[in-house]
Amino acid sequence: MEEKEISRAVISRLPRYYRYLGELNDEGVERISSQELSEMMKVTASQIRQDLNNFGGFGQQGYGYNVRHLYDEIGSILGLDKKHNLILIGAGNLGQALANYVNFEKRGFIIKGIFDRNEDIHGREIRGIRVQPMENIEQFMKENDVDIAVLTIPKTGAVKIAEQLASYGIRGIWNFAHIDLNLPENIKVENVHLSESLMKLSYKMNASGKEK
Amino acid sequence: MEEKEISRAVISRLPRYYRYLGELNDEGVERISSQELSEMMKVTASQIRQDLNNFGGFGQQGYGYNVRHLYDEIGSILGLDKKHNLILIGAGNLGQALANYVNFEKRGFIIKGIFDRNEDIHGREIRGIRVQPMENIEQFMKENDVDIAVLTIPKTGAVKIAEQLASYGIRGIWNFAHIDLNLPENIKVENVHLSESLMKLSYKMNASGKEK
DNA sequence: TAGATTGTTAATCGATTAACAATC
DNA sequence: TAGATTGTTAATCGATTAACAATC
Repeated sequence: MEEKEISRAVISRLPRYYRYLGELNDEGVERISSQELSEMMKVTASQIRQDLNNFGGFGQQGYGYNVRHLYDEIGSILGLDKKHNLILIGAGNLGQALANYVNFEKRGFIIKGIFDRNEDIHGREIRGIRVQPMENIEQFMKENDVDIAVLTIPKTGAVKIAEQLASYGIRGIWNFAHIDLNLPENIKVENVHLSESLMKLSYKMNASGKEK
Repeated sequence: MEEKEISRAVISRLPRYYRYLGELNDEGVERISSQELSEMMKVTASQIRQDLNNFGGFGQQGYGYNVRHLYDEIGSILGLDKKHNLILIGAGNLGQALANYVNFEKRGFIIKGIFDRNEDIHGREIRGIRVQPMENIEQFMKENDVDIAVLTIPKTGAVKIAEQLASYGIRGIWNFAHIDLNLPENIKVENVHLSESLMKLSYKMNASGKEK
């Protein structure tokens, strides 16, 4: 089933569409035109229609889009109609913050296991999940259907752990370590490089002062 | 001093150059060619040279780039040669995780104040900084030279707080709330929408299974 | 001077916007 | 049927890559 390659730019816009449609749906809005949505989201109506038509004709001429239907369709494109089992590697401050974040669970991302190399916190529970030693990951992955690993460990060691996870059959890595993981391309990686994000903010603040 | 507009794509690549150059510098590497760097970073040499030449000619024909010098130059473009004072709005799990993250401080991003609306944690200290009620923000900003607010509060209320911060004279907002802040454009906003990042990962995993 | 590699122009590629025929 | 708005083609704009003259 040969499919047209979807550009990265389109993909990064999908979650934002999803967010706006979810809010509209919560407000009880039933239909919306690309024009109205474009004003809310501050993008062009043309772009919205082009983006959506990468995946199919979800609208209806003369009517617009049914909010609920479009919301569900985008959800399914994003794979949110399926459950994802996660393991958390690294139970430091950030790892714990993510583990405690309930909204992921609402979207079907369920943390099944937590692992840390620090012995002192082994056995401790975070939202009912016991922190285990790193050595248990392999066995845990054999016994549980784990999709995604959330990497919240320092960059030292991250590459090695990622390679291990790959060899255990992980399908996706949500990488918070400040390093690039070069894995086979069947293993999907999404990076969250917080310090790079902060630098971008700093750039914008710095550059705008100098302009004109 | 009219300057050429730098594209968003270029800006998002700068921190990654900075990271690689920092590592090379730590390893004691003195010079590097765009060709060598391109192999490490898996981008084209042409793109590296184009990107850098937006800001000036940092290299030398026949030699390449001096690692240390280029590192410093990019740092200064990113505004990392200046100190930034931050306040943290929202001392939940994520806020605390960020407050405890020491690397920001190393780069000159220093948390000066922490605010939360939850009375129970007022007075508690995080890395030596006392959590204060939200009502104190205005006064605090008058008495301290605050550049950046880190917004780690639920999306409800985030827009209102952001507008208040704007009126108190904040220059930049690092926004972790799942909502778009529409502020005057002299106030720079950098969004970190974690759930959208996770959805992108989910998309990639979902889409790759279906292809071909 | 010869070799290497930049800085920069030109060519290509891809993404966004505009326009409009199709159709609900 | 008339009006509205999509889906899609064409035009434009911008970003990436290739090529090479400049120069260290």
